[in-house]
Amino acid sequence: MSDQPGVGHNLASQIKSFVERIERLEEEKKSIADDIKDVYVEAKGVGLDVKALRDVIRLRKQDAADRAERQAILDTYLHALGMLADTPLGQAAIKRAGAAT
Amino acid sequence: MSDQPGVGHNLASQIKSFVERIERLEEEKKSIADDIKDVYVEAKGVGLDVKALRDVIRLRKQDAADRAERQAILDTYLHALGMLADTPLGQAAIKRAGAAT
Amino acid sequence: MSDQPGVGHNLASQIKSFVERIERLEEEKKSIADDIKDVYVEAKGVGLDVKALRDVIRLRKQDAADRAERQAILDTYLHALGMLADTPLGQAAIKRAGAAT
Amino acid sequence: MSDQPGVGHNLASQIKSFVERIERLEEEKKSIADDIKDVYVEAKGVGLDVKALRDVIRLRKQDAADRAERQAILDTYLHALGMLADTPLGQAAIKRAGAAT
DNA sequence: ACCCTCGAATGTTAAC
DNA sequence: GTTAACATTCGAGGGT
Repeated sequence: MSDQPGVGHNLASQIKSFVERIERLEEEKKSIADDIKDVYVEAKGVGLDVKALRDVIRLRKQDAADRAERQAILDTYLHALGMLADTPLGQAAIKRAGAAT
Repeated sequence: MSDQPGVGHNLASQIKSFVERIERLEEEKKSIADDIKDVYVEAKGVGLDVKALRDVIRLRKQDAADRAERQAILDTYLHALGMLADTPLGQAAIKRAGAAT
Repeated sequence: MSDQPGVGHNLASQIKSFVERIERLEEEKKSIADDIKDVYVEAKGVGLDVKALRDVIRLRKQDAADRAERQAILDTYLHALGMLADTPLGQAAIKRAGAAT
Repeated sequence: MSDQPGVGHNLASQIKSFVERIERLEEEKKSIADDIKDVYVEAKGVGLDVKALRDVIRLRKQDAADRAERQAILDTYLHALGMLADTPLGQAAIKRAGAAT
């Protein structure tokens, strides 16, 4: 009597479907994470310094992130300089900011 | 010529003041966070299960009403997946789910 | 003079190769993580409670043994705090706690 | 019968004590977090750009972290160069690394 | 008024 | 076993 069809059915199958899709994707994700681990192990096997390798990966990731970050901050500052647009000093600051890009 | 007083000066000192206040407060916050960590370490040192301790803290944070509400939804979903049939709470949830839909 | 072939070359190309493999895999992983997010968004779109859905996924991840073990400890702690007296599970936990200590 | 003294008592009072200490500290932490929020609100009130202010705070935090990070990576690389210590090219690389510090 | 993006914070997992 | 990085999850603030 606990699995009666009817109103509840659609909800149940909907939930089941979502849960299955998510669990499937998480399996794939885990599988790839394991692959990454294997690559590090292999690198270690040929004598590479794993920590240094991780540093390289991290640096390259950060470089991209930093680039985006710097641009975002610059945009924010340019916008914040709008506060000053009606003062002489502000005009100079805006010029400088524009040049610095 | 970039540090002359005037309009810019007030703005700069204002910003500086806010930054200092915030950084001071964040130091205090971090200090307390460290204290909390220390307490968990100490608890572990006397043989307590840290993960369970965290669970307790988390549970107490949810007030009773929220907890009941959230549990009801969770039970409904678990029932949809047929995962709930063998617990007393589950039986109740199954009833609720049937009625609520 | 820094790019002459020889000992250094093999090392460099080896490192490069590993870095590329890892970065490729990390891209795939991120892509799947994004897919998972999308599924949650879609679930929300049809009116499901995302937080509850996450709870379900988390529960199913713990295998039965772990779950029972962890629940037993949690119950013991809650009992110690007098928070468990009014649930059936709580009653059982109280018994266990008395016996286990 | 659920709060009998004896073996269980020490455990219960121990847990209770830890929970209370943690909850007390978390209250303090939350209080400070609220203070920080208030400062941002106040800054906004005098016309400052809150996003830019957050950027400043974040940048200053990162600068400190980056400094430490760079040093750590440099150390790793110097160590990794040990791999090369027995080749002529390696010797040159070690020299360069030492000079670059 | 609601969504949604962003940042903060926690929990988990891997490396040493 | 401990420490630190990493990913994930939660909440708050802003925009539409």
